[in-house]
Amino acid sequence: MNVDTTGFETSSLSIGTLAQRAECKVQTIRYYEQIGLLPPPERNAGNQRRYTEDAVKRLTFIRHARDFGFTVEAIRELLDMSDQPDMPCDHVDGLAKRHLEEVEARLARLSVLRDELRRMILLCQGGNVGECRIIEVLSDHRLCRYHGHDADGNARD
Amino acid sequence: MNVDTTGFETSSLSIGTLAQRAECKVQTIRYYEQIGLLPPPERNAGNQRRYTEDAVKRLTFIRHARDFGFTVEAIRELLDMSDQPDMPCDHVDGLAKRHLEEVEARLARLSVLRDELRRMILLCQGGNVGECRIIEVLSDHRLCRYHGHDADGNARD
DNA sequence: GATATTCCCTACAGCCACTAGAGGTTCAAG
DNA sequence: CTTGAACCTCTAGTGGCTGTAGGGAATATC
Repeated sequence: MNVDTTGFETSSLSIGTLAQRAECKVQTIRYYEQIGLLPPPERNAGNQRRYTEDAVKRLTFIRHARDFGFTVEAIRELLDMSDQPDMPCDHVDGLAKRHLEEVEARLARLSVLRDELRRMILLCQGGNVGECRIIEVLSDHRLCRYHGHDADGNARD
Repeated sequence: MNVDTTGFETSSLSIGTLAQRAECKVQTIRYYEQIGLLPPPERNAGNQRRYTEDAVKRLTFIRHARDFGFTVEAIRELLDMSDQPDMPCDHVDGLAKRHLEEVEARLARLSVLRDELRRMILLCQGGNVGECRIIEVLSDHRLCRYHGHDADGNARD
């Protein structure tokens, strides 16, 4: 942190400091630069990245939006929009609402999945694999209520 | 489909037929063979894969287990175990229970996320991006209750 | 027998959002 | 001047597929 005697904040942060400030890994910052979420910063004489406070803000925004589950593409849009404060915020609202719907859909699918798993586990009375009802449920189409057709339970949920 | 006159089922299925029977894409079958979930089948004179009914069973099992959200590695174990019907089924049960716990954890995180998203959306009263509370919440650390540290809402949830 | 359509083959690139590692350079403290 | 942490670039890997290119094979129809 370097505040010079004129009171003018030159404030050039290393990538490690930025990472700490925005609770983010160093590699992730370089990745965001690579995909164009963060603008390439100035470099010092030794070719190391030097960031301003603006970068802290931008990265914090990105990390929060990621925590909220927004995709990188959605964040790109949100950033574009927040750079134009005079636009109506319908689109921001729309993005958020669509995201909420997706989260709700995932929740619904996951809770059906949870119920089916519970049911399956209750069936298992111990014993040998040969009589195991869990294996049986997984083998037999007819015993299986849950069909996560457009949900695979891993990637999207 | 070839059932000969003796009533003996020679039953050699093409990859496409197997795909239909197990509700699975052709590429996915080849992928499962590649990663060793399905054994390499016989080939006909023209180098095309020919499957037996056993393959239908195995693939159906795999697809159901995937629908239940088990990972490929877990399925590998389940398959190994179902090949040994005399083993006690504790391990099967354990796998299922651990999976259930993961699903429940994801559900819990997702529902916190849903609540936060709802709260955020309610704050937005229309108007311009400049006053948009959604952007504001995402920008400002202090307005943000949800911190999905080991959950990013996309990949793992 | 020719043709058209559909199936099948291999091999490889791409998806998402990072993460990890190799192998080298620069910086700050003592 | 030396040490060691932090930095640099580049590449490959994660999971679970999906899609495509550029062919060969099987089958139905004429």
